[in-house]
Amino acid sequence: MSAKSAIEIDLNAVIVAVTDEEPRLLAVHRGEEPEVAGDLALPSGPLDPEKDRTLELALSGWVRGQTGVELGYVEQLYTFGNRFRDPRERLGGPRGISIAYLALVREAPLGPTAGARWMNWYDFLPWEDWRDGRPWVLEREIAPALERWVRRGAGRAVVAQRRERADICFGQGGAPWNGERVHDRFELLYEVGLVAEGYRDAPHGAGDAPHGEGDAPHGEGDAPQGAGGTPLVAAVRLGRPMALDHRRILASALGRLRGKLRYRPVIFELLPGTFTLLQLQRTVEALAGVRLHKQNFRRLVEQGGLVEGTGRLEAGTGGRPAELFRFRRDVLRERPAAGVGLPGLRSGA
Amino acid sequence: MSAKSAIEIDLNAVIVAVTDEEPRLLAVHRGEEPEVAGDLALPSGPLDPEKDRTLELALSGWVRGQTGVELGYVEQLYTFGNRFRDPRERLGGPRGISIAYLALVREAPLGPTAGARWMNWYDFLPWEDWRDGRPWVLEREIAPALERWVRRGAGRAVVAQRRERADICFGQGGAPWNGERVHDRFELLYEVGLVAEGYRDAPHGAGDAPHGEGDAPHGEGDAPQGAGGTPLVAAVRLGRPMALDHRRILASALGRLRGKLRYRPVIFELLPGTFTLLQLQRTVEALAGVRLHKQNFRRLVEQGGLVEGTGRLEAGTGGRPAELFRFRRDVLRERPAAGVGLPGLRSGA
DNA sequence: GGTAGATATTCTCATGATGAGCACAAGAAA
DNA sequence: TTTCTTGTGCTCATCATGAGAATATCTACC
Repeated sequence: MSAKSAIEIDLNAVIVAVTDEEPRLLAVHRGEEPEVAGDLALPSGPLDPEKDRTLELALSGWVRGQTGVELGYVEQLYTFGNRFRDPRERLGGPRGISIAYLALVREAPLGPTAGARWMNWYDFLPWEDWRDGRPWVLEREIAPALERWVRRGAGRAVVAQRRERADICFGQGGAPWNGERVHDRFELLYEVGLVAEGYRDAPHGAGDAPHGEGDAPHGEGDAPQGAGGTPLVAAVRLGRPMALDHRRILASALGRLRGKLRYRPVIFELLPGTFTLLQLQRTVEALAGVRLHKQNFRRLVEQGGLVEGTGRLEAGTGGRPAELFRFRRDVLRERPAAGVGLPGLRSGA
Repeated sequence: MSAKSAIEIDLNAVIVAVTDEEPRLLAVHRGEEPEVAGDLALPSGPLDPEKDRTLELALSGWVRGQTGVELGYVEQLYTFGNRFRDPRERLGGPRGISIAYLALVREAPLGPTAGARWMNWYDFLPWEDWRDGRPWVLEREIAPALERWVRRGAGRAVVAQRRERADICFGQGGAPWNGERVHDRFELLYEVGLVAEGYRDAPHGAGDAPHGEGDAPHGEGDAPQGAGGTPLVAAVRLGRPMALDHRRILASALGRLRGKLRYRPVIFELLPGTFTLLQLQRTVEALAGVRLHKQNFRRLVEQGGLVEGTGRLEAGTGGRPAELFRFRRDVLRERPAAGVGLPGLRSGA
């Protein structure tokens, strides 16, 4: 009988940068994982309870070792601890508790560290990118599959419940699209069997899905309502899978980040010291997944006191040169909640 | 040499209710704690890695056992894991990781469970209640003590930094008061030595304060800037202390809750099925710690579609009877971010 | 019965934030 | 010089918000 203390704390980091107007994620390779499981993982490692002074120091150490990247802005996301989150628990492994962090950096060329790669965020969550309009994968794959799932519900009440949930998550049936509901969407796709992870985890015990989310509306916890016994069969495997529940963590991170953009000037963690307003806008758009009105965006960040001009110009943009701006740190003092305004918080519908 | 797995996961719950227009906290007695440390604690208990299926189930179990209260809405707050968070670690105890949760309930009379008590939230954080104007403790105790601390800074730069921080936290010197910055304020008071916990923890190693916060602006982590070697001496011990870092957790919870009120209809978790608009308003005010304009509040929740009238009236309010309202669940579908509007998110200053 | 006091409810009004778009400026390319 | 591209300044309608006047409907008391 193993001791009571068979616990392992795993620290993982969702490390985000924006380059060339694309949100990028730092991923590492895990050769040992079976193909279906997804061989990509978040940088991570266990806490050494004897040595590591703080959780964030431990995390930074693992990231440095695995990727060579030095973390600056770090924020705790969520702690995942459902049993059998890590399938190795079934084989006698320790209870794995995973503490996930969000880190924002400026993308730097990676050293010769084998296995670390910058990847496009939307390779993993392709339905989240609305910058070129409603993503085709939503129309072509997700909507019909969800409709089938809705209809498969047992009884009128379950069908209504499922439709409600699908509509709210994906902005169908009159409900507006909500860019921050990233985790809810992933969770739904997982339950319905539209992502490889749901399929992968199913044989061992469907319905015991890894759970999560910090900002969920009503503490939805784990047990997915109405999913009892739903056969996880669907012909689609959307987006690139990751190891364990790492893609779920990614979804949490994107949702949190999108929300935070609204009321905290975190975006500047991703930008160089000076930048044009269009660069700033494109960076926000990359994360938010939507296009913004240029003039209004400018008005917002300038009048909001978020940036100040440097007087210098940047040439070579193909048109009139743009002024270079810098972040105004004073804004933290003046405005309690200063963010780059994203649309969608208004009355809606 | 102890095994690598000497880790204990502690689950604690900040359980909130609002009764008689006061925010209430469910606390338990811990007789063993020394007097100075505060003998009140949050309901909590360790995770059993072999048995507990999910973290939330484990938490609910401990709460049920210690207080008899059944949890409904539960939301994860933050995971605290700095070394020596729990002083028993220094005596060979396991590394204690604490996962904190926020739970909202309707206050029910407690069973004969010894040791559990509903207490007023603001007994612990008296500077957070602005409903009757700027709290006297701010003027009389905090402001002067902070001013002394600012001036004590070594050098002009440190003084400026400290003043900036104090002003932002407590809304002085032109900066607006921000109701959500609860944790920042507690952290500052802790470092300055204005709360008993800072004093208590200091002898064992000042500067290694338990850290925390999920929504901190810039991942301020643990090492408090400019606090190196600051003597933790001050004549005041503000608010009622709690065991370990439980009051810090409480501060995190209040900040999170205040923020959430804005954009999620969580307030209804604390109210009965039907209520008058004034009851609703008083409940919000109790948590937000500020008074709201009655007519505008009504307009907001009604036009926002948050509530619907039932047609029934409540008598006995001393004046004209008020209509009873109920929460409109449909709002979750229609409006992605529906909250009771609190002031202060506008441009400010 | 009538009046004062208390609370509920409806409206108005000024101001500021937001969404949308026109018009012009200042460079590069043809 | 023309055309194209991007940057920048400005206007306008609409909606949200803060503040408060005015009215409605009850209880308590004379």
